[in-house]
Amino acid sequence: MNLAFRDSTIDQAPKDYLARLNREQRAAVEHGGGEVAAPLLIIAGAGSGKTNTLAHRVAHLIVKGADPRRILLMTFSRRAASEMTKRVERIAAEVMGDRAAVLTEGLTWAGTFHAIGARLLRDYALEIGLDPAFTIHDREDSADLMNLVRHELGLSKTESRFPAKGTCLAIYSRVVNAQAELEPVLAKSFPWCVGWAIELKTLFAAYVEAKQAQNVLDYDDLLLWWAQMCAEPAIAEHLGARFDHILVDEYQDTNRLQAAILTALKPDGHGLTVVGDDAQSIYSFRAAEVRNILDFPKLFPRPAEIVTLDRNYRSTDVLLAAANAVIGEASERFTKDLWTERRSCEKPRLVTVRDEAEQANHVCEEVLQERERGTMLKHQAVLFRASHHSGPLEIELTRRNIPFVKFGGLKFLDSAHVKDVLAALRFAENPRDRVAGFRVLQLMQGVGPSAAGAAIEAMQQALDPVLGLQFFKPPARAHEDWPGFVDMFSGLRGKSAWPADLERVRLWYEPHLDRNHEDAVTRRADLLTLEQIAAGYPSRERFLTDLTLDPPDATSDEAGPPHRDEDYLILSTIHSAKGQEWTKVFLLNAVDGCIPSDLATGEREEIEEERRLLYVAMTRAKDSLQLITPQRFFVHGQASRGDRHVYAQRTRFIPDHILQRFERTTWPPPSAASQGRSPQPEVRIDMKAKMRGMWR
DNA sequence: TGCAGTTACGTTTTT
DNA sequence: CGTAACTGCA
Repeated sequence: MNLAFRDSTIDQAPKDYLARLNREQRAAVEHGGGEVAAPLLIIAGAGSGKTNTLAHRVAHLIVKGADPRRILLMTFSRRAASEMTKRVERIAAEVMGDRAAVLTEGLTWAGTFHAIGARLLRDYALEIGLDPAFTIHDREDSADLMNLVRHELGLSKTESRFPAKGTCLAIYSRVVNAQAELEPVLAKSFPWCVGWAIELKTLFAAYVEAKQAQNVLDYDDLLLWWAQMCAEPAIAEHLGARFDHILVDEYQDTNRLQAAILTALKPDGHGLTVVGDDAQSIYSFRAAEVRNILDFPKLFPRPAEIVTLDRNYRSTDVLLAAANAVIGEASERFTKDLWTERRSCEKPRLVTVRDEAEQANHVCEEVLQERERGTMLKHQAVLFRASHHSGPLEIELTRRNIPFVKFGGLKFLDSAHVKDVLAALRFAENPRDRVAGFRVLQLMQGVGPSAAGAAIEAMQQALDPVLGLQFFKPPARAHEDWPGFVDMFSGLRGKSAWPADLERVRLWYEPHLDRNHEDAVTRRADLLTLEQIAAGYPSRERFLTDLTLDPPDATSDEAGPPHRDEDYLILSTIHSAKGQEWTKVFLLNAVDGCIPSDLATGEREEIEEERRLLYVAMTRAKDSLQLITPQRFFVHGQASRGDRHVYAQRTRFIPDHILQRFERTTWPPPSAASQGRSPQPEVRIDMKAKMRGMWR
């Protein structure tokens, strides 16, 4: 929520919902006057009321008579989608009263590109030769299938080590999403794999065949099939005609496939609105294409209209000055500086601490102090470049009993026991899904890869998978567990009862859980949580699809999603912090080697993206910002050289000549630090080189 | 074949 | 440290 919104609602009559917008926001909202109009590009800087503007535009369209069922709203995450629809509902309700509720309920086509793609593909499955019962593989499932294929091709026993499954998948994914050739992708993004081009090609071909044989789609397929489906003019036309208005958020982070889909749906751009900010483009690693947004205006016969929102309602002027200075160092810039009317004299702080442990201590102290001053934990966030950077802090928070929720790390659904249960459901939904089958079958004692493979084979040969399973002769050691599984499976294949199916799986699974895991008790609790989540979905299919595409994206120190009324500190990767804001923000490890990540050193473009990442992090803060620079890092465990310390320097994105935008402090204050501790060594070591050296 | 224990080695960010 | 490949034993 921004200030313009709050300030002006006080005295305005509800009907004046446009009056609380500034001139540019209003122009964006009223573009086309509610009609299907020429394409519109909104360049919306950080904190410029982007979500609010987009929500107003959607509400405005509805108020002016657009059919909400014919509005397609694509956002970057599920969270963004539900936030958006909530706001649309509220705005429409202000204007139209009760009548609005009926209308906004029709706004069902709101979600991520991937989720919308999945729905449309099921709709058109028969036309494009796809079995509508397809299941969707998440990243890990995809990697597992890649691994299976990799073994079958004998690529696991090569003399020098073949790229790991995850790497193979990343390469494949990039080729698909960037719509590029393999060789240049390898050279540019995976230089250590260039020697494997031929093998990778055969691997990918086999991977695609395996997916088709098993009736599964991976994330990339949802876009790829959608785009391919649109290449057929008849379908593209039919599909495009389903929607009068298409609005896309975070357009700077879309890739070439997504752009191709949009132009196929709306070749002349009419009814199309895209919103984004090239200064916040941070997803090129997954083939996002800044050019999408830069080239958008001239994409259509009638060029898009451009509206720029550069007034920031979020941050104070001093914070913005620092952020502008950081992005001002960029070698290429397209957007103007942001401006604000919020005055403050609290500059962002650059805090030097001794090491990561002190960093964790410092953050805890500051967070608690801020809490005393009345800022809830929820309104404070700790951001970091890589998920593992928050490790020491998480330990310290736990030790001090400070509740927190982490975004962007390991997810609830990634835990083995949850995946086991989901695999059972998926296997029932789609018995051709080998990854799911492999996983479930091997949970039983005495069933390993070969028995699991044979069972799946038997199920496929039979007329009905259940029959195949019943007649399959399991290995002797599995005799005890087998009947229970057959029973459960055939139950699931019968008439699906939701969410009773999940309970059935859990009851079957619990003995295996107890046998395989020490901490079965806490894991059982997770499964009950899962059952509660499941109750919110209308069917097994929707549950599986939605959960795979929009997983609940937070983990906390306690199992399961936290209760809404609790107060907790936010921990988040910078990537996952996109679009969010907090009163006070801390950034961990503002040092070279972390930002920029020493892995992103090579290309200039990569460095530029890291700079934008710092910019995104800084512009999340409303009132107060601290960038923390530990001087010393503990590098553990590399067998070659053992544990040792490595010294770090302030991030290169804050060079000396913009230092005056920051206030520099050390913690603990020098007086306390000097008692009993030896003075800092004078040496300065190139941490980047050290980190690279770890791998040599 | 399945499983437990051992060794070698490794590229961040996510729909 | 975590994961993947490999060894030796039931």
